[in-house]
Amino acid sequence: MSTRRSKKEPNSQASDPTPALGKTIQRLRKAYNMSLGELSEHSGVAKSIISQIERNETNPTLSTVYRLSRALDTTIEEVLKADESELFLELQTRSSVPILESQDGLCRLAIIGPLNLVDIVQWYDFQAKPKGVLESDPHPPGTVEHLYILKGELDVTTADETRSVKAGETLRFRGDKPHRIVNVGEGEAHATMLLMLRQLGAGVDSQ
Amino acid sequence: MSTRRSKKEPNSQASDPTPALGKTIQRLRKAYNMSLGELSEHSGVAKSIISQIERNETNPTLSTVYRLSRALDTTIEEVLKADESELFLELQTRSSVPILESQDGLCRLAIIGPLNLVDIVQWYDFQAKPKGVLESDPHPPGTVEHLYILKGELDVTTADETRSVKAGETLRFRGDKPHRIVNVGEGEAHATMLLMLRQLGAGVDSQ
DNA sequence: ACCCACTGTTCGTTATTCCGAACACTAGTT
DNA sequence: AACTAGTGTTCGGAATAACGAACAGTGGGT
Repeated sequence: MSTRRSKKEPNSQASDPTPALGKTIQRLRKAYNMSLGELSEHSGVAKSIISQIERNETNPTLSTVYRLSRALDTTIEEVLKADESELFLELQTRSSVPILESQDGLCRLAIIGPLNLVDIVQWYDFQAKPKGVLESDPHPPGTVEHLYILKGELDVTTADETRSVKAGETLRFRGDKPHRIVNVGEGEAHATMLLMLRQLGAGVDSQ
Repeated sequence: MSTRRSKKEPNSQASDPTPALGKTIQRLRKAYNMSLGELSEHSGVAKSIISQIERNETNPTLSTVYRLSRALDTTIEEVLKADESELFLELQTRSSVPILESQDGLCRLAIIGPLNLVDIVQWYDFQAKPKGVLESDPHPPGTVEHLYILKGELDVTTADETRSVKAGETLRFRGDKPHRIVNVGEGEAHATMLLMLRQLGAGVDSQ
């Protein structure tokens, strides 16, 4: 019956929601030179709990993780994201005009998107000869880039992460950080690229 | 003293870790057309709990959120991030791209667009064998359809008007009436199709 | 109308997180 | 040595999240 979840034993593997959460919390805490006591006081979480969390001996509540994240000057997402990839550093604020052609001249961006929607969605047809590189400065904060590969194989690097995508696959990634697309395949690569700019939440109509 | 944390009363504000988590879970669940029971069975979380989570009446454990996220084909970060309407990096493998077929079996639509934006923009990869016909029922009022031809030649009929488009051209037309796309060329046709749904709130006119 | 299958909700019980205090353990002072 | 001020780790008890079953509502199909 429902083993429920035996957490006490060194379970510690596949089904663990966040295998590295403890390590992450601890790393952040030490990065700020805080002791368990300090963090406890600053976050409102009992230090005993923090200790257990850092050693993955408990399965914390969202509220607990939330209070810890805040005390560590970050967000829940950051803390959890760190589980699956290395931690992101600061936000990049610099924004600039979208690039229409690559510096090396090997990539070509055809602007398909309707001009009257340029603040909401931008849409390109992207073609790159072998070894072609497209460097992009960050787009406005909140922008999400979608890349659907029609032909060939591309490597996309954003921040410190690199993913490889092949024909038929779709890659979505934050466009508000510097990023680079490289044609690593033998032949030409061809993709459809769509930039979705940040949806201002409700209201904020005016323009 | 230690009020501890009175959760029962409609506390409901600033200090709430994730004010929109419930709504987010519910939105995802409904996007997949799942009932509480189904999601419960698929995720291993009691439906009573899911119900409470969706209404922010409880303060779930990480493991619970984790199991729910997995069952909803996403990650913890996504679910939580949705609170702040952010996205990060997500790869959709070829095999997981949903594909639709036209009645005559000659046209193929790969749904590329991100599900969480399905109310704003929909994005397809369209392929049609010779003589293939795609009939579309009207989309919501105000919808505009953009068709960029990668290869071949298509005829688009909307209301009583028919236009022909060839590779490299883009056709934009109202999607809120019944319309039909026919591959009139010799070989296969290939296009990228984008549906822009009406922007509620501000008029998009501007310039 | 009835019954069936389904939706989502509420209700006891059990299991576990969380707290605070007590407990080691180390290092620096007197 | 002993005392102090730190560190991080266990230990009951109170608060509560999770479970499963029972409950109320809803729409369909005899």
